[in-house]
Formats: sequence, structure tokens, C-alpha cells
Amino acid sequence: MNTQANTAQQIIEIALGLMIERGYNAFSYADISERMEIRKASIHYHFPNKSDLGRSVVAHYRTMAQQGLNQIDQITSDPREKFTLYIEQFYRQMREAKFFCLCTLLAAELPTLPECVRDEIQGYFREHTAWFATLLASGQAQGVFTFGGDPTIKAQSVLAAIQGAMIAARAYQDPEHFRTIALQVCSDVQT
Amino acid sequence: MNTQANTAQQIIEIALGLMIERGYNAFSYADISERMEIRKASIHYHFPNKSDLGRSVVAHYRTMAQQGLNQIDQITSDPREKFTLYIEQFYRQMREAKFFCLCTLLAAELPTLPECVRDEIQGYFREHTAWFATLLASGQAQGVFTFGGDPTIKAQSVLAAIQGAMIAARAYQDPEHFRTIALQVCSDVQT
DNA sequence: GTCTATAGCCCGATAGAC
DNA sequence: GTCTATCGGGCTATAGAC
Repeated sequence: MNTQANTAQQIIEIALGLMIERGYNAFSYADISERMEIRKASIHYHFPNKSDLGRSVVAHYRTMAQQGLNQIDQITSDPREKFTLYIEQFYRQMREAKFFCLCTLLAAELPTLPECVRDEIQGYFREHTAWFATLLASGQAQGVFTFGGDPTIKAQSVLAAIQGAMIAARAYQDPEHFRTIALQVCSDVQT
Repeated sequence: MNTQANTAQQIIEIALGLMIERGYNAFSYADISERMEIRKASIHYHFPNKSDLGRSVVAHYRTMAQQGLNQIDQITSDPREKFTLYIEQFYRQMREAKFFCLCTLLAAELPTLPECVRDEIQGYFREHTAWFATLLASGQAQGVFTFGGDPTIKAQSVLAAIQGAMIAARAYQDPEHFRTIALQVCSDVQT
């Protein structure tokens, strides 16, 4: 009874790796087939068409990312530490597994994506903006963060800087580039 | 004698629009053929293979962007105005022509790009980082910008934030989103 | 320089046996 | 659930006439 669930889950995880590396348009059912013991046609049993698979992969990624945020919230209540943990979490994954934020990468090719995939990406952006807005507001209240203007707009610019740093790290093929920029952004909001 | 040059140039400009919309992997010779009066095979006369075309398009974009920077440098010497002009230039193009920074978008799919295209993209990142570093250092010297740390690192984080804002605007399909975030970044460095 | 025609490949997706 | 076989179509690229 869990055979199907495990296979579907394994397909999603392989596809996630491929999408992070190549984006949505440049990975194929054949690529998945090569990386696990399954034929192309069998993948269609679990995900009838590519947009189903794409949506499932992004939804899975969103859930994982949400768990990452929850984990940070449980580890510490210090806004500065939370900010640093967010950065270090990405940095570690980039070094260890050439991991990048899937939704940042997919947003770049958004006009070519099926609508159901686009919706998942927008959801990710909203969730992470909201998390940073809460983080920044609480840091401001505690007096450890200083910044002008609305915390929500500031949250958008912080998220943008982090995601832009990830793009730059990909351009230079150097995770250190991400870490340097992101930590600069983190120190910029501190008193 | 200028027939070939004009055709090649026209192909580059059509391809630029397509690459901004869809990225490198999701546009084709057939797409170009549909948008101008030329057959697929004839495009190969001007650009023997797709990586030649891709490299030429990004090189053309780099030149255009460099001219944009020169133009800003001629209009004003006030660092704050320069920063604002940089943002407004992108914003206007995004509104009028659904324009995005080609190199930001292509950096996201970098691992799938031919090496000659990658090199052009890295060149763009270096040029714009250098321009911002000069801008920030001069603003700091004039006392109109305040920020901690090295101007080059700060330049990287500013560029990252602007590029990240562009990605977010694409995710939300809303140019205003870009403008709001980018102007926040601009005001953050001011005294 | 541009064309028609086509080679050769990969893609997503389906049919039907097991 | 997984397989083999295959369809129909899009892709980059080439050959060769004009």
C-alpha cells in the first residue's frame, strides 16, 4: 500500500534536484528515468503530465521550506539569530548539495510555466515575505533592528537581496559569494 | 553591403525579446522565424548554431546596458540621482515593454547554458558591480551615503537587492513591486 | 543570402501486455 | 504498477537549389 506513495515521493525528490539544476523547461521524464530504476512511461502513472509533476515538486519544496522556518522559530527567539540561521541554512545546502531556492529560480522563467506551477511560486514568495516581516517587526520592537519605513516593504527588500545573492552565487558559481552578501544584508538591519 | 548586418541585427533584437520572455532553453529558431520575415534555415546563415546566437544576444545586451550606465553618468554627477535613474530606467522598460534584466534571468539557468554564454553573463555582473561600487564610494565621500563595510561588498548587496526585486516583480507579475523595493534599497543607503 | 526539404534527435504522452 | 513499443510533434542543424 505504501509502494505507490514511496515511488511518487522518490520521483518528486529526483525531479526536485533536476529542477533546481536546470529549471522546469530543461528537465525531462527521461532524466528522471536515468537517475532511478523506473521507465519513462511509469512516471506518467504517478504524474499524468508534466505540469502535475511540476506543481507537486514545488508544493513539496514549499512544505520543506515552511518546516525550515518552523525549525528556526523553535531553535531561538532572537531575531538576529533567526536571520543568521536562515542564511546559514541556505549556505550549507548550497555547499553540500549545490542547492538553490527552487522558487527563486523558477520565478525567472515564470512566463513559460503552467499556471498551477506559478500559483505555488507566488505562495512561496508570500510566505517568506510574511515570515521576514514578523521577524523584522519583532526585532524592531526589541530594539535590535533599526530600519526606516514599513516592516513589510523592508521584508520584501531583504528577501529580494537574499534571493539576488543566490542568483549572483549561481552566476559566479561560488557559494561564498552568497554568504558574504547575505550576511552584509543581515548586519545592515542591526543597530 | 549592409543587408546582412541589418538582418543579423534584427535577428538579435527579436531573439533578445524572446530570451527575456522565455530564457535561453525555451525559445527556438521557429519563434524568431514567426516574428520576422525569414525562414529558420536562413537564421543559421547568420548564426551557425544556437550558442553563437545566444552569446551575440547577451553581448548586445551588455553593450546596451553599458550605454545606459554611461548615459546616467552624463546626465548627473549626484550619486543619489544616479541611483534613482538606474531604478527608473528599469522600471520604465518593465512597464512599457515587459523588459527584465536578461543577465539576471539567464543566471538562474546558468548550469544549462553554453560556456560562451556564461562568460558574457559573468562579465555583466562584474561591470554593474563595479559601477555601483564607484557610485557608492563617491556618495560616501560626499557624505550623502552612509553604510558600513567595504563599498564593493555593499555594491554586491545593492545589485543583488535590485535583481532580486526584479525576480519578485516577475513572480507577482507586477512592475510596481520592483519599484517599491528598489526605491527602498536606494533610500536605505542615504544619510 | 534566402529558400525548400529533410535528417536525426529528444520530447511528452498513450496503448496495451503482463 | 511497471513494462515495451510507438505516435506525433518540436527541436537544432545540414544539404543543395536558386
